[in-house]
Amino acid sequence: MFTERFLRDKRGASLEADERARIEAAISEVKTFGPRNIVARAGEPLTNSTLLLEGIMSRYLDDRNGLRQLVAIHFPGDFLDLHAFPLKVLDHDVATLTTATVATVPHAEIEAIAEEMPQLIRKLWFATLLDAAIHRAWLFRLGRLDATGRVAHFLCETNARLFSAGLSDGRRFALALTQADLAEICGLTTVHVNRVMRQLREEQLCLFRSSLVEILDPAGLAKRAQFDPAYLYIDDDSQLPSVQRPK
Amino acid sequence: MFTERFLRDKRGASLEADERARIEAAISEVKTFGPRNIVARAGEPLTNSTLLLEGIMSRYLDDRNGLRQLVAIHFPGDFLDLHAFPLKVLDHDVATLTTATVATVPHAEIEAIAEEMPQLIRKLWFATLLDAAIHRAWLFRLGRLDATGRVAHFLCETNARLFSAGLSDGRRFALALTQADLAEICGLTTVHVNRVMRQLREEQLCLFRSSLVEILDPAGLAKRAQFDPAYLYIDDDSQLPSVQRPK
DNA sequence: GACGGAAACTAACCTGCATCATGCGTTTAA
DNA sequence: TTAAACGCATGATGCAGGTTAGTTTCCGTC
Repeated sequence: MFTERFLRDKRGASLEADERARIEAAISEVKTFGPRNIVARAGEPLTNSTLLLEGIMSRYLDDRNGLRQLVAIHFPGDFLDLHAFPLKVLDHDVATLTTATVATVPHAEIEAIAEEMPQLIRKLWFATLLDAAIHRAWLFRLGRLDATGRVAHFLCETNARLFSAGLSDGRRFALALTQADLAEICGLTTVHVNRVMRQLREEQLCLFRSSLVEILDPAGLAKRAQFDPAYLYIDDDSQLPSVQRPK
Repeated sequence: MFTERFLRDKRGASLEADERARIEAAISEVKTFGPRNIVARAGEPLTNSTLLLEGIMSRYLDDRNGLRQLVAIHFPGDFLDLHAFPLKVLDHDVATLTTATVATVPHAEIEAIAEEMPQLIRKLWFATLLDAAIHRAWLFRLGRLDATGRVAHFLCETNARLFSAGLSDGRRFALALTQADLAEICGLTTVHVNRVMRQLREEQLCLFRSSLVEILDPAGLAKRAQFDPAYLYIDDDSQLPSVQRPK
């Protein structure tokens, strides 16, 4: 039940039935947070990790002037802070964006899994590295794309991630984020995100209103974003639009 | 010998003598690459990982127009592509920047280590997550700092990393990078990096000429960069300048 | 010690995005 | 039922950093 989306359709790392059962047995608690709640703060020692079941959560760094940069966004099926298991202490804050339901997994249980099922620990390691691969794509986005490309890239990525979690049909998906959230993801101002959204609308690439994203021209959007989903390590990404890959 | 810098002084993850010996025993080959050599390409299956012994290497993504964004830079003591062990295939290219000497560790050996020394595997996992923490700091840098802040942040980070590797005295260090390299790290143009370097010089914060960085005002530079080395998980970072931490 | 190439440096111009300001519709809460 | 707060939208203005087009300095090498 709780783990059906975790590592779903991930190349070489999808969970077997017994592995899913083991993780579910490790869950100590399921709880729900309200929107915009801080769940963990940088520097705090953590003794649990958190599997997101429902809602959207974020990881971020704030600058001195209160400007915020999201470093990751998480959807159902993501293990939010699995990296806290080896690291012990996080270097960033974790918060909900929407109302969110999470399952708590004590680190002691992960420790036990390490003894019992070493191949499962390997998959947990994989999951943390998938997050790192997404970090790298975000670096590319911030470093080398213009405002429109950044937003387009984020929307392509989100579509692909939600598709592999079974939460997008490949073109349309619910996304309860504000334009201010997009700004904090893309390193832009809210004002400019608004202009970019209008442009994407006018170019008939993508619509985003009342928490629903509709990709009108998947190939066009992917091209604008220079998006190639390879970094998401999805088992069969042939249905997802991307720029033509160099072989 | 080969592993003396790997995970050196890392909080809770430094290597014990037997662990170092085990990794050294796992090395199959030591070789040297010329400068600006591509070592691995995105999408290629890898069966080895690489410990950098000498020189500087990079990981990067190229955009459609040939503009390059570095997503990581590596110094002696870094395990460059340890994440290729769980991931099998990389999502980015790896290349040398300077002449570089590396030790090759076959994945089969890491597999063996996983059986023999599970606590050492945990430390390897930690090492890959440290890279991810650095990715996050780079995201903050690109998303929320202006050009001068970005370069200053990179120089503070590099000073801290080299300090913990024993390659900086905390103020001065050799850094054989060009201004074009800095541009590809900071998401800027070469021209603008040059302007920024002049500004840092004029403000008496930092000098960088003939491959030598000299930080004149560590506290001032850290402030300009909003730099706090906590994300580097260095055992004792009290000697490193940083902005005052919120306790 | 002349040549060639790479890196550092500079100036003039231009533009993409930030900044500041305002209005409007819709939700929240008092 | 009213006002306060929030999210979306849009216009005017300014500037940080990109772009283009050089010149200068530093090297290694013939």
